[in-house]
Amino acid sequence: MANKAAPDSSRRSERSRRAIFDAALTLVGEVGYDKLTIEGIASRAGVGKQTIYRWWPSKAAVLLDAFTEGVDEYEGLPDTGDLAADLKFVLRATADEFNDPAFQAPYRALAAAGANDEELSRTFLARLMEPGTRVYVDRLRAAQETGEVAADIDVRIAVEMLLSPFSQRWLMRTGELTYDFVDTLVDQVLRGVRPRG
Amino acid sequence: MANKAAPDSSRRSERSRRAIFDAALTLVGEVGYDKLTIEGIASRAGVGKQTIYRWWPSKAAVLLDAFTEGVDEYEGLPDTGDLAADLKFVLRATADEFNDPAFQAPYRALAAAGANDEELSRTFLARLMEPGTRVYVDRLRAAQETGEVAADIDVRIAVEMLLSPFSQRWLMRTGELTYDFVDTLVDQVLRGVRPRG
Amino acid sequence: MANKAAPDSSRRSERSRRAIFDAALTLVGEVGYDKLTIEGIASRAGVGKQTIYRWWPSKAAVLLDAFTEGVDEYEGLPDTGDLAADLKFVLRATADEFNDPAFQAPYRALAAAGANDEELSRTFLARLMEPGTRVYVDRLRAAQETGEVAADIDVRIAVEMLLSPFSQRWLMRTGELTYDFVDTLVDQVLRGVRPRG
Amino acid sequence: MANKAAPDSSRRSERSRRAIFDAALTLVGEVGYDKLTIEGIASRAGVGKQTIYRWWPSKAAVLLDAFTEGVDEYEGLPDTGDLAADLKFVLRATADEFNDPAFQAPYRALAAAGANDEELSRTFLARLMEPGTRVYVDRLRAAQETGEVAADIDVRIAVEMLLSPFSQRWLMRTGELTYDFVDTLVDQVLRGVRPRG
DNA sequence: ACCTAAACGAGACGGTACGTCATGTCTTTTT
DNA sequence: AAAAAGACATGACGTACCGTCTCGTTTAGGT
Repeated sequence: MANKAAPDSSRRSERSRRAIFDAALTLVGEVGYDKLTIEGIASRAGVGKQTIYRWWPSKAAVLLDAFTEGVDEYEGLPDTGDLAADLKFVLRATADEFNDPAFQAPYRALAAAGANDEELSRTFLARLMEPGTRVYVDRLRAAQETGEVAADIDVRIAVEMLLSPFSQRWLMRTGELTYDFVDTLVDQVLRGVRPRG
Repeated sequence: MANKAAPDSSRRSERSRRAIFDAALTLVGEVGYDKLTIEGIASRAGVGKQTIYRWWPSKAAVLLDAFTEGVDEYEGLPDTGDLAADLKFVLRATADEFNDPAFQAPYRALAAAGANDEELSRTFLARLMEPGTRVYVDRLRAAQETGEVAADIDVRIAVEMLLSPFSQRWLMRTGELTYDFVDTLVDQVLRGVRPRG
Repeated sequence: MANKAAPDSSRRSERSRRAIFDAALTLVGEVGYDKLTIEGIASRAGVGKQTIYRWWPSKAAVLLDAFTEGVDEYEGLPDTGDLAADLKFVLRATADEFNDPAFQAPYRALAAAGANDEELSRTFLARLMEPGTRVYVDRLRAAQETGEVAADIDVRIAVEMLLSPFSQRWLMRTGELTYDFVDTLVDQVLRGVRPRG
Repeated sequence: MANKAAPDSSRRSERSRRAIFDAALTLVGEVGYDKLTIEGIASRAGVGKQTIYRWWPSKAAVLLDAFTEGVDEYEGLPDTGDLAADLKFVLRATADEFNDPAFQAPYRALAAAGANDEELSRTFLARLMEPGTRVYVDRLRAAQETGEVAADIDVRIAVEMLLSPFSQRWLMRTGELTYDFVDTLVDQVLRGVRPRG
């Protein structure tokens, strides 16, 4: 993703843009989302407030862009032929990522802000969640064709059964994201998804 | 729940307490959580600001109490012997509830506030989510004893496979909460949970 | 004048009011009227901006009150029987006052602000200029009765002939306010005002 | 005056210069001096801000030039032999001019700005006030030679006795500039200035 | 007729101050 | 003693201008 997010104007200062992103991400980690202020970002970035207001409508939008900037293109899931192993491998890696404190503050803040702001939510989903989800859908559909997954399964919902418990635990702090949890989750989901017989 | 939230002090004005709850719930619907203010609540309720600060530490706490006040005791799930039917029945009812606009604003606001505030999150979970979750866990455990559910299933995770996709869709607006969705979800979860044979 | 300017409200903080006046007068001397800011006054006075905005509509109004607070009741002119001597005595004293740097900044600022703000101008005139003018008018009228001043003289205009050149020199910096100037001015005005014959 | 204010550079755009003057004079009438902004002038004139900053140091300077541009060369006072008549004639004309609304806003603004800005004040006096004053001084001196005015009169101060009450009334709004006022003023000043007999 | 350097329009930039709003604390008066 | 009312110091909001600084684009002269 990112790095093609060309400035909206040829006049725009790339230097300021970067400084704002850095400041926003640093500050959200230091003081939390609620105490993150546009003034704080501006002053930390050595930038006039207007420069932020000129290009973003809200602190959430700044944070979203800042966060997006740092996220790499999503690659497809591995396909070793062993569906369970593939899913466990990727979900374990994702668990590691979500357990990284530097990642938590901005992502959690954005998810929460999205709950109250439908517009922001749409962008958040389209830019961060949807691409992440699609690779799972694709992998399961592939598995459906090889017969690893039953034909009458609703793949989208199967993916939700896999990813939502994961996201929910993390977002609402209802549980730890351990490898054990991930493995059991994958196993129980696949159990319901495999062809019977 | 509710109705045991006795005044903390005999001196406390019940009338003010109700007025504050009413104002908070009305306002969160009207202006949204971010623009909900203590001053606004106080003035709408015809109450001094101090009366709010005296009894609650934050607007989130007010809202949580206000919301809790209106929620009824959770009853156990029905047990007709048909697990799928029981789950679909209750989840459909819950979908109706979550689709009610009056319910959405405060609940969504609390869920989001919880994401950024660990302390609030704990209360939110303990007061609203945990009781709701437990009845499912209980019902599945009962089913495990009758053999409807395999013995080696992690019931807690099974419940998450059922409820998280539901919550997630609603909270993040990733999809509609239709009866179709609920039914398919229940079916696919149970498929993975039933004893093999 | 002043010292009866009771707080507009029993709740009002006298301490803040004084601090604001002190800060305003000090600052207008230090940085000049144009660079005098509400924010600067508030911060120097150790007071919230709102406390200023609550009680005054503009920095000019603050300054006017601050200045007024320090000005004493105007007393009548002396009447030694020698009109010229009396006028010279008082005008010389006034010249000294107007040559005092601490007095200049706020007074000049107010006079200038009044030129562009009709509302402010009215208060400025009523509170500061009119009382100062009246004592001259009274003295001349008294002189008219003793026959020192001709009966057909327009006393108001005579006073303007005396005071306006004085004010104008000072305000527009068109000349110095020396004792010589004052004496000559009094002499030439009285020459035109005395009964002929 | 005017029409010799040649462009400082041959490259300079006459068109922009005029547009800036027009905009400045129009705007000062519309919004007043305090709310007159460089940005506003530039945008109204269809000109870049830099074009203003390139040629003038402040909005006061722009306004002063704009105003000066429209003022004609001062001519000497008429000398019909009747000093009182000559003075009344010219002062009445000046009263008409000062009562013209289009004239008031910029002139008042400049006078006020001059009170707080010594540098500006000097230019304002030299360009607008001094030439206006000199013609009166000249006329009175001529009268002194013909014996219409006593030899021991300080002519400069006599002129101030004539013009300052006039300016002061207008600038501070302490009175109307009527023909009656002008006539009485001239009469009372001349009374004090004529040789005694 | 071309070339070049200035002046130009546009407008982004780092700042300062604006006037408003809400915070959480406090004091005064009423119930 | 709790409550309504509301002043207070604090601090962020989002806006308006400041004066400086590039950007292309006219537009005069000088060649």
